[in-house]
Amino acid sequence: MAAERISDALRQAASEFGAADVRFRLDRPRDADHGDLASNLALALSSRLRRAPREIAQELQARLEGIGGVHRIEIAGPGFLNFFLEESAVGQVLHQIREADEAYGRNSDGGGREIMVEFVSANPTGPLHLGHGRQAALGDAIASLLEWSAWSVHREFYFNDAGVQIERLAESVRARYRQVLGHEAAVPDGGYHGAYVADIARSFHDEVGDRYDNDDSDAALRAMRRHAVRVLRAEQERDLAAFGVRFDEYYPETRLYADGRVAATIRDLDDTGLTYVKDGAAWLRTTAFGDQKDRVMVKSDGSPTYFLPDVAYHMSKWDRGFREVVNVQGSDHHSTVDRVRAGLQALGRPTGYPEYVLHQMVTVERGGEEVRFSKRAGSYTTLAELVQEVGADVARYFFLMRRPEAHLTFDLDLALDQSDKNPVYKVKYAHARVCRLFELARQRGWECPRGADTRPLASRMERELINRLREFPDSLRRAATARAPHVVCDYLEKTAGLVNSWYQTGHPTRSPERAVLVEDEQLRDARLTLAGAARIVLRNGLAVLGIEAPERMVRL
RNA sequence: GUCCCCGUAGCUCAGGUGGAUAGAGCGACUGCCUCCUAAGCAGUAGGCCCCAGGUUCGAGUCCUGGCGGGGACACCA
Repeated sequence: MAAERISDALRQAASEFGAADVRFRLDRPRDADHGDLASNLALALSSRLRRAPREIAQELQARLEGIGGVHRIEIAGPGFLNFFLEESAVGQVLHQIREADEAYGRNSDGGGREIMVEFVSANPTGPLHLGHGRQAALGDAIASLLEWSAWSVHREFYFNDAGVQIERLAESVRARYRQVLGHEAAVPDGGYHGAYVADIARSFHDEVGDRYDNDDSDAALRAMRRHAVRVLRAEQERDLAAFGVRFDEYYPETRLYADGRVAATIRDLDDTGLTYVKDGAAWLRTTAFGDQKDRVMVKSDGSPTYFLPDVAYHMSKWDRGFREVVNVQGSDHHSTVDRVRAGLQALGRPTGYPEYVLHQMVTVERGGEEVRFSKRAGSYTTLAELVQEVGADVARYFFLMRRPEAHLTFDLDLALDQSDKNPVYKVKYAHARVCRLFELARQRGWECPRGADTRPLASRMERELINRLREFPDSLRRAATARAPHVVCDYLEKTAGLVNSWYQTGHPTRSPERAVLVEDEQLRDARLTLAGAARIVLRNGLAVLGIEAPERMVRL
């Protein structure tokens, strides 16, 4: 189609200027007066060739004469080339969209290669909180974007079912269990105080009765630990399922010990000669790989720090064949990035493995006031409570609409609002409206034939909308490459805004001649073709984000 | 003290590899239902893009140094 022909011709011209590798853009200009497509090639060449950009632009313009589908080329501003397409070429993309349908927006960048996205990875020590929610939404959307870019994606959840935190959980459950049995007992310092711990103690009591009354043994504590982890993991999976997030694999930390990976990692690290003993602990010289300080692998009491199984875990990712790994984590983990990579580099893995997406904190506001506490968890708001209150789709969208590295304020009033103030409803509503047009058309016995003549779509707004729909695949590719789902949100909101404007210009009381469902068959078919393409783009965009695109919305 | 992230309209935030006149939503104000769903649309007002240097034909964007906010700097995970 025209855009590709122009792109090829520009590339060809660049190489004739002796700059085949020059980087330039060919995209939809912000202002529709600047044509359907614009390129900065002349500007990009000017610094290379040390010549005035407008002069280069004139030579380019001459060379680009006669490309099929291009009506005219203008030189504008400092030296932009603005391309105005033939009417028929503009609308052609609408037919391509309809043809591709559910596949519109996909690209083949990944070439079927494997990639792992690890996310959530909550400790089984309590219900999922909002940070986990953001991570679940982000990780799932990034995974989905990668799938749309032809990657074969493995979604993984790593859970730390070993270590100090789990012991504290078990001890907290023991204290609550004793209380159930009518004894005096206090949750230990550093223990877990949320109401859920008491729930777990009660369900434990339901299973075992008073079998562990006055029992301080390790066996008793182990039984409580097993029970607590099982219950909490089940709860986390339920919450994630309610949020619409599924994993291909849950990888437990204990497996790393059971299958000898941790021990093997210690041996392998020792073999590198980068380890040493100080103060009775075993250290790794991670500073050799850019870490700020060396790290302890094995504590003086003989137990490994978190660092060691983490290295072992990432070695398992490599050994399972994943050469591309994206870890989605809270930015409070940022200090682990350097040390884990350092450990992996010590073992010969490449620099920058794995890749990290670190997101900032989430806070919740209602009525302009921060909401902090939850009955269930004690000190934080849980994901389940949020999903319960605003629904999975709204929660997902809100988690995704900001860049990961920006702090997120979750405005509950806005999330609960059911009008265009709420971006989720705005996008969904635009989709539902377009669907409604097709429903009404069917009722009147009107079909929209394939390959309808799109030349009647000549208004400025229609052209702008078409060019925006043309951009969708590029927008998804950019989002996938940058691991940035908010790019999709931004795209959808703007597209929905345009769809709504376009729809409204055909308001029956003001300008019925601009409605979609007009008597004139040629006009109607052209407009239905545009509406159909918009429907596909909105639906696919929401699908990437894991959000439903309703065909009708019921007013409340 | 060191490291990471952020600083753009009154508020919440977008701004692709540096490119044309800086963009949305909310809030404020003004219009528009004889209905393809007004859950909407059109319009108006609102900007030293934190500051100071630098690179460049061109900087919100890149570099350096400040200032302000958040986070991380355990033999916790």
